[in-house]
Amino acid sequence: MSKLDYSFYNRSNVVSIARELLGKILVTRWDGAIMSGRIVETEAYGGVTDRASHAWNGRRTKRTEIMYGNGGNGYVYLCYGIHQLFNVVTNVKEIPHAVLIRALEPMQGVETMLQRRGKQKPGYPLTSGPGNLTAALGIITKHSGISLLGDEIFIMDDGFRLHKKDIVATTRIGVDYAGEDALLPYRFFIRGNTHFRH
DNA sequence: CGACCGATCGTCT
DNA sequence: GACGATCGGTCGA
Repeated sequence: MSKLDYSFYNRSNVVSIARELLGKILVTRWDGAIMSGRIVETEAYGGVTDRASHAWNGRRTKRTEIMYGNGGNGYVYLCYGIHQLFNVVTNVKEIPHAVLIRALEPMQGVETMLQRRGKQKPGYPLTSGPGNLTAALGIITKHSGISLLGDEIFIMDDGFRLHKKDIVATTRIGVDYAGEDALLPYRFFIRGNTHFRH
């Protein structure tokens, strides 16, 4: 059991990182609750050359500035005015790569997740979808820029390993506006897992 | 400044 | 399958 560090986040291939994040455990520790879930769906965003990325063509605003910082930080932004989406910033300073975490399989803190989501029953869709999992864990836009090497939010490797045949790569969700880049196989999920929309 | 749109989701038909 | 919620970013006047 070890916390992922810069040797993981600072690498240059964001697509490999998105694939490797499958099976890792996202942990949050705040508001008196320890919550965790295994990552079962991710998407890679390739920065300035990726039309689907907020950083495409070097776009740089107060919101996206965090992606231009060092890898190993969280990037959280408001989507559709309602949902707060959590990304892992990768690569090094000035290279705005990121991985969107799209679904978790709940582990610790299910009662609190149910409470935060206003639900009665565990399981799908409690932490399915990028907006739902942040709501369950209590991740909000104020967390954008937070270090993933601290004690509040981090990602663990517990030794869980997937066979190549258990990882599926497809096109990303909701990026039709990205032209050819919408066709890139940058979305990854665990074959047969029930904790995401399929 | 105004108009438009989006890395979504739950609900209704 | 369709639609509304709701607000920051972006672009053009």
